[in-house]
Amino acid sequence: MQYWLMKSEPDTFGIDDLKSRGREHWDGVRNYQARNFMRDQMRKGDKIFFYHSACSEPGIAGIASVVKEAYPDHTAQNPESKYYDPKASADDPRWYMVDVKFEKKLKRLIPLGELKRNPALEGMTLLKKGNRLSIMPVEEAHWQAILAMV
DNA sequence: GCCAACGTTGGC
DNA sequence: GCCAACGTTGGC
Repeated sequence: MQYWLMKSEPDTFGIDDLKSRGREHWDGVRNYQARNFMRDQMRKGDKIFFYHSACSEPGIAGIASVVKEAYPDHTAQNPESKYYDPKASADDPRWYMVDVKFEKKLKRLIPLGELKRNPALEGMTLLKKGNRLSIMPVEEAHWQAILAMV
């Protein structure tokens, strides 16, 4: 089993939205590195930190898990969608998504600032300068260290 | 709203 | 294949 971190903007779709929906497809990923992680490495049962980005309180808000492995992101083929990509087609879907399920909300949101100050998290991808990846693997030691901060 | 860092596009 | 221009992300 592998651990992940996925970013989402709470103004659009936050941990409370996932909680009320129970399960959701992770559409709209339009970055090759993030796509490759989903398509090639994400497996059913993998655990995910749900991260709130681009908001007043960035940080880790909860936990989700993978319930369906990668399949074509149909929003790429829908001209009405804001995620529409004219280069995507049924033959070559280009973009993929997984389905995730709500596991739990952390008792408190772990702010980015605290993550940065925790020496146990040194080297974590999320904390690297200029990192803009919306999906990234998390080392087990980092996963555990973050759970210990709750 | 600003801006640094990064990814992508497209001309050459 | 290079690289400038552009668009986006995301913290502050």
